[in-house]
Amino acid sequence: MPSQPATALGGAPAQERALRPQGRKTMQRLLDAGRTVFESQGFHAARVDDIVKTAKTSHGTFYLYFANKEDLFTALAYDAMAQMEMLGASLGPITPDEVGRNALRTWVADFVDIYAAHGTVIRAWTDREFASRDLGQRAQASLMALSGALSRRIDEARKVGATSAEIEGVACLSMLERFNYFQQSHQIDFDHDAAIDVLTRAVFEGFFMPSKPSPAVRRARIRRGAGSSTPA
Amino acid sequence: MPSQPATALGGAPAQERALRPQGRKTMQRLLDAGRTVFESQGFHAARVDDIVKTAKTSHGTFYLYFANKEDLFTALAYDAMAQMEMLGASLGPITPDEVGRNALRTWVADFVDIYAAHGTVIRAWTDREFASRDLGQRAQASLMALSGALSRRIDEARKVGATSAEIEGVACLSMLERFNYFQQSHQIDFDHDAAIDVLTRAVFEGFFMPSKPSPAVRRARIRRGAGSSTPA
Amino acid sequence: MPSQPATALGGAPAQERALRPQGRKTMQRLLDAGRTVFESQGFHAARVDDIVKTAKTSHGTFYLYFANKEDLFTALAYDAMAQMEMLGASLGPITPDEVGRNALRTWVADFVDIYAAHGTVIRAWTDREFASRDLGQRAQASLMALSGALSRRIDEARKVGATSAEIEGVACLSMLERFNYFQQSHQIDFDHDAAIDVLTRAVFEGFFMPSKPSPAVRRARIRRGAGSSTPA
Amino acid sequence: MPSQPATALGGAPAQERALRPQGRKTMQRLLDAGRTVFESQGFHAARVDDIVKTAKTSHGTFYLYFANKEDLFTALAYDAMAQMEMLGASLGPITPDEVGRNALRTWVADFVDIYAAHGTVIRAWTDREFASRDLGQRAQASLMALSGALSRRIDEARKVGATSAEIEGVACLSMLERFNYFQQSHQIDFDHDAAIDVLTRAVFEGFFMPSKPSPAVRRARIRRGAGSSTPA
DNA sequence: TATGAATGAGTGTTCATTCAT
DNA sequence: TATGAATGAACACTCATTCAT
Repeated sequence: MPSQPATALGGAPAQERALRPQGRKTMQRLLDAGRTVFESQGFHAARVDDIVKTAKTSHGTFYLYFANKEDLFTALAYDAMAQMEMLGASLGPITPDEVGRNALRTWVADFVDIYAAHGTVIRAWTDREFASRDLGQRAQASLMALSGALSRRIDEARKVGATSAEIEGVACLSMLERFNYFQQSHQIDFDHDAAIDVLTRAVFEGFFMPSKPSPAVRRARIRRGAGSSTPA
Repeated sequence: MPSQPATALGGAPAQERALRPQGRKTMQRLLDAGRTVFESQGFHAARVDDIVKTAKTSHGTFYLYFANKEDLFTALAYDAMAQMEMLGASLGPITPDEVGRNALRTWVADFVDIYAAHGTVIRAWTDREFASRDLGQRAQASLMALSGALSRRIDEARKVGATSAEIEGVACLSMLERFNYFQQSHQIDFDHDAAIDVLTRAVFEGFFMPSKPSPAVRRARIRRGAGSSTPA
Repeated sequence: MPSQPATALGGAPAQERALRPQGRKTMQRLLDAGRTVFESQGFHAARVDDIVKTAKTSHGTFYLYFANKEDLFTALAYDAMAQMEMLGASLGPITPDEVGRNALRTWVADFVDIYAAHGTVIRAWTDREFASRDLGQRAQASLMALSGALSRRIDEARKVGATSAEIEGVACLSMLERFNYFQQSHQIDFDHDAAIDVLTRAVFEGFFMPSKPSPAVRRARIRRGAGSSTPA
Repeated sequence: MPSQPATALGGAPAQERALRPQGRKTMQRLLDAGRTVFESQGFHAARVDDIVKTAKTSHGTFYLYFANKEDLFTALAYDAMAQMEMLGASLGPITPDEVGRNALRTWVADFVDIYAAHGTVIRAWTDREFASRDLGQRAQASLMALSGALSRRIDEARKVGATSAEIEGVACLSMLERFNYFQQSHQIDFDHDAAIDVLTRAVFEGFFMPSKPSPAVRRARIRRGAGSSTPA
């Protein structure tokens, strides 16, 4: 469940033409430059001029491959969405034991990797600005695919019912997304593995384990020889 | 732990002058208009022209009270920050029992209310764009104050050590912030109370309760008459 | 039936605002500048920059009063159309005698004056480029209003039937329009009065007088004491 | 007196080289494509890209045969000019009788045919834009050749004097040119033969017949047994 | 001879900010 | 204190023309 961007699809103008090796290379340079520039400036502040300079090419060439700035962004975004959806599909059942915890940790680590590669784009597409446009719609669908995958596994593990599971899926995804955003934007700077450990634990305990009775309650139950519990 | 923007500080130009009642009123109209417009358009897409029209005043007047667009935004932001910091201060100890859970629920509900009132601003100030500027610095400080408060209470409850607690505080805040963002931007639309229940549960179980042994382990322990937990 | 532009209406953005005297003046400067520049460069070659410099104002100001280059052009065009339509309305019956000929001459002279004032715009709006747009539609309507007026008077004078009259109206207008265009574009340079005389004569003899029998025929007829004739 | 572009001269780059059959074919494809595209878009709106696509060839190839867009246009224009000049030469004396009228009708029909084939080009070259350049000069010369031919025949028929004849020639040509333009640009859509009839009549009566006395005058003259006419 | 790719000067337009009244 | 008008730097995008293969 790895990460490298691999397969950005390219913008509308380019799709209409057959690309020769040279063209393909230029387009890739532009995509890479776009990623770099969007990363450091954000979508708005990014100037086509910056992208073009980074890609060591010209303005005209840019518009040979992409209809406009948003088109390049969209190309990068679709890549990220594909990764997101694959990530969702790759989430297996999380059992409430060490096996489940380990599986979850691996999955969380994948999330962190993908976010490292596509975070810029992911952050931007949730902007109010894109909400109306096609991109925003598809982006949301991608996110919902991911939270949906989480919801299903949560419900599987704890039988909380569809509605509750849905909310929990979003809450879980929220934590993962935002934490990585803070990390990536260097507003915080935690150790990579420690962060994964914490996230894993929080997700595991917060979403995949049945609710624990509070200690006092537990003590009483043990005395009586009781089992487990599941409140809302 | 409510919300109304009690104390907007006003832009530089205004601060240098003593405001008479009429001026005060105009300024308030501009602040309100700013909130409205930033809310519906976001900081970038918001035009000074929109704000001015909404406030039923003129461009010239705008710059009588605020040094520039960002200055008005900053005024709104400082309001939100104050609320955030107060919210942090209001978080008491969360004990691992029903009392703690209820206290937490109340606090989460406060968070939701404050986010409803200041979300737009909160969302925007985490933008990469502001990172460098003064506003960004202070905004981050506010956020860290909040996550710091969480960290302290988490460490208090589970003794996980400073570093781990810090990470957990951020993770917890991430979940709260992003979930509310999704909710507010209408990308999702869950029932208000159900959402608070879920968030409370996730925070409580995920951060304030000691780790549970997985069922199998637990059974063994119970037989032996064993006690506590296994942190990350 | 005179000419001076008098009343250009101004573009969309300006119509939405109440204009104070100063604004009104600036707008008029822009309209005048537009006329001047379109005159010497044509619509395409005309640069907004040229107009703005001619009007001694700034780019920003231009877009305060007009949505874009075409909008300014349209404002000028509507003025010209109004003149055209008024000219059409002012064409009285042309009797096949000296009275009619004199009335026609006056009218032709009016046409020449109006063309001198609005020719640039008139020329441009028949461009294929505008055909599709709203402007083109309205422009054509104006032209047709004028040729329609001619048609009616022609039919009145010679009873040629609606279809034929319609064609003749267009033919007549064609001659007037194009002749003046050549004159104005300095591709030719004839004496003003001589030109009016020729045009008047051609229109009068070509469209408003009953067909003459050729001399040979006429001689025969006179001998027999005959009257007039009307072939196709 | 028909039309096909017999002798397109070819652009500068091509003129310097001897063209082999394949090259000749490619060049013809480009000329045809140019005509088509200029026809539907006009000179300005026509994109080299459109021409190239229509000709199913490439940008590079275009500039192998033509120095630039105007060069291709010029090639087409010279063709049209040749036709115009031939048309002028083909205008025989127009006698003020049925014979003359019939000869004129044939000639007008030729004009209509030629305009149908070359109208786009003819329209464009009168644009202010070309006025200065070489093309504009030569185009005007062509037009003047045609109007000159008309002038001579008019003077021949009515002895109006050189100056007046010159003006009349231009007026006559104006009518023919513009009427056909309106027709071709689909701003009007008259029956082909009816249009030719009307044009013929207008030209014949308006330019080639001696002025008719108005009915009243005529009646008086006939009584006295009088003869001819009274020019402007 | 042919082609797809590259170029970059040129243009229309926006909008935060300043000015004059 | 208020306002409409003015400004111009900044930016996205186009397209005729040239280049490398």
